[in-house]
Amino acid sequence: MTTIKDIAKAAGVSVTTVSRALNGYSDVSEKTRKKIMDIAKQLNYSPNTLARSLVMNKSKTIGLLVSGMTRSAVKDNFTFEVMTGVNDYIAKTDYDVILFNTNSTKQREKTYSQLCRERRVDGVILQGIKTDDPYLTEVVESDIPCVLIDIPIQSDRVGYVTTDNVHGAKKAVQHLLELGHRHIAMMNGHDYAFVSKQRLQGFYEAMEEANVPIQKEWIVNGDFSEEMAEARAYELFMKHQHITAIFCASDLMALGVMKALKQLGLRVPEDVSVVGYDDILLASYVSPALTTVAQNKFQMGYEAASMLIDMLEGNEAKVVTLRTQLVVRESTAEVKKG
Amino acid sequence: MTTIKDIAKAAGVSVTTVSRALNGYSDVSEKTRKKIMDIAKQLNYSPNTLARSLVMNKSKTIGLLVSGMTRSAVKDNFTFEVMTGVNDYIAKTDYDVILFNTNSTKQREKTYSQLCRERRVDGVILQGIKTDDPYLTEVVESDIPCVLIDIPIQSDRVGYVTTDNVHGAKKAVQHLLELGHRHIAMMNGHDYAFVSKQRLQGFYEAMEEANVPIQKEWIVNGDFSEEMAEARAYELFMKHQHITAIFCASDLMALGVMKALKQLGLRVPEDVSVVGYDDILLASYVSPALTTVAQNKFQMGYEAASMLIDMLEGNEAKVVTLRTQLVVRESTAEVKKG
DNA sequence: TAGTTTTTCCAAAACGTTTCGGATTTTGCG
DNA sequence: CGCAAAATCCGAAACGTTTTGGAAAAACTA
Repeated sequence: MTTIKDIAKAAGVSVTTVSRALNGYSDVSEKTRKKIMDIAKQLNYSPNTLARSLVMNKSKTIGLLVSGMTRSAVKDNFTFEVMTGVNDYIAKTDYDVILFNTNSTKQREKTYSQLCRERRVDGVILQGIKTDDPYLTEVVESDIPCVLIDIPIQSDRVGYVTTDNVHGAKKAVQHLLELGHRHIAMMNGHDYAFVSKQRLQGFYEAMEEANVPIQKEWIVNGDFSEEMAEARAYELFMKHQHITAIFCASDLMALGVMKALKQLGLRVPEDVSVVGYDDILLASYVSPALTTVAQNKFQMGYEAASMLIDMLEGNEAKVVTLRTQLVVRESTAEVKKG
Repeated sequence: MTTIKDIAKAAGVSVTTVSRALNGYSDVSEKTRKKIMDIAKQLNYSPNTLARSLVMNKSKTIGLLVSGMTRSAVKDNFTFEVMTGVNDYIAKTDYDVILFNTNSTKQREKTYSQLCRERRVDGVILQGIKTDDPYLTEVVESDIPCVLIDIPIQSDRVGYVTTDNVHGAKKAVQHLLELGHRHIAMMNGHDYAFVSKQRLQGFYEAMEEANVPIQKEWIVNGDFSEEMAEARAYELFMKHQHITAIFCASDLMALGVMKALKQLGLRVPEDVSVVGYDDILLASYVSPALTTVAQNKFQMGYEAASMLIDMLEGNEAKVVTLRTQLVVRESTAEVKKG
């Protein structure tokens, strides 16, 4: 592999000059620059980023730390779309992204900052991490620039991008209320997700503003899992036959809920209205098509990457909140009379 | 950031000894090893992989070069599942994966080997690349270990993993033949994909073995795109009303075909049987559910990663061919009598 | 005890870059 | 022409590791 030294020798100049020529410094004459460039091309030279990173103390690499890359999470395009957004922005810069994964054995062995420091990443994007994850406290303490997705933590080194979860959930529930529903349940995620808390708040706000009493036992956790949601929904609708509508904190759970309803012989939307959250790919393909709160996952990734690069260039950490949109499809209908 | 030198100073030994202690060499006494380990932990040391990679001439990094990370390709879980498989295997090793993307502006600027050499990746996995991609010739010429997905090129430095495309396609067509279909069309991908050629061959073999004449004008290319397939199918079924079944080289195209059929007032499977290829997530969710040839995309990625790491450890490049499986759902039925 | 082996340690070179400080050459100007 | 200024170049140090080839110390052996 040809190095800067080879070029220097071939061109009869010093390595300093080669380096400065290649990097476009002004203190090298056009003639020698041309010669160096030619030789570099001819020798098929490519710079060694390792060496460069070592001396410059920046790797031009960002870490992408996601949790949703498991075999079982394939139904959930969320992670992939976010990744695509990140990748899309990064592709336009001179950074590369290196993929870390939580929930691997590696995580147990290495701490967050170890991971990052070993690879000398310049910054990190974190997605899908739970609020009780040991990594999270490290993020705040660490001095590595970082942007979080859907986790509202901020400092001068960490920013985040999220969506207006409270408002999104509120719109969903208001939609059900407008359809005449008064017996509304909620399938939430789990206690270790900020979005769960926020969506629950949206649920409360909508109900309270409409003066509809809230039944606490109608609010259950499905752990953001299709299977868990199905089981919980089965119990729920078995016990409480008054419920005419349910708001789910994720589309995946909504699918589980619909399965449970089918098993119980309840029709969607005739007997029970279902609304989801996320607008995953499947939402528009299942039957009946799922009414849901759409969030632009691609853009979340894109904005996160954009913010991180901004931060690496000296700007300060920000907060970006994207709008959600209620997409009404076929899984919600007016409440039955009587 | 604490370095090996800091530890050496604190422990009153040389950097050599620290290095050898940390890396488990035998020529350092247990007493000093213990002392060094303690100090390392206390100083919160993590090794600088950049420096290590530089001197060891290996980065413990593999490149993952995929093409399907675009905003529009989100429907196609193929890429994501392959990536998940790769990630899953790599997570068990001490390698990390760095994400490159083709079809970016970067590709036009940098050649394949430039990309790889700059980041000094130890090996590469390539997915979704066309046969006329300039990168491909480079792969063969380059001396970087590499495993290709669905591209049958092999040398001592490059292996590949694929599925039995000929046989898979054959099974799909035989399924149609067994249902009594004789007027069978095919929606192929494009001429720059090996799988297209192989699936076409499977189509031919099945038809010829059954002594069913092949209508060349019933074989069209949909470019692996839903929209393109829809347009082509519209023309096709408009012109040739004899066709009772169509085999599609991808599920995404099958979706497009089904849209076209709907537009034309043709029912699936009553009027026309449709079979796809891939078994993407949507296949089982669309209505009617798609009969298709399933390939284990996760495993493809997993095997690819496994082979690459094997190669990096001195073993030679291999060829892995995974089995496919015909999944009969609702989009195929017996041909209408009369 | 003296010699030999084994154990434990270390100095220095190397990896491929960037950059600091200064040296050399060329140019401009009166 | 002579001198100052500008343009062009370079040596050497630095980044944080690993590794080579021995040296020093400790342990064993006869």
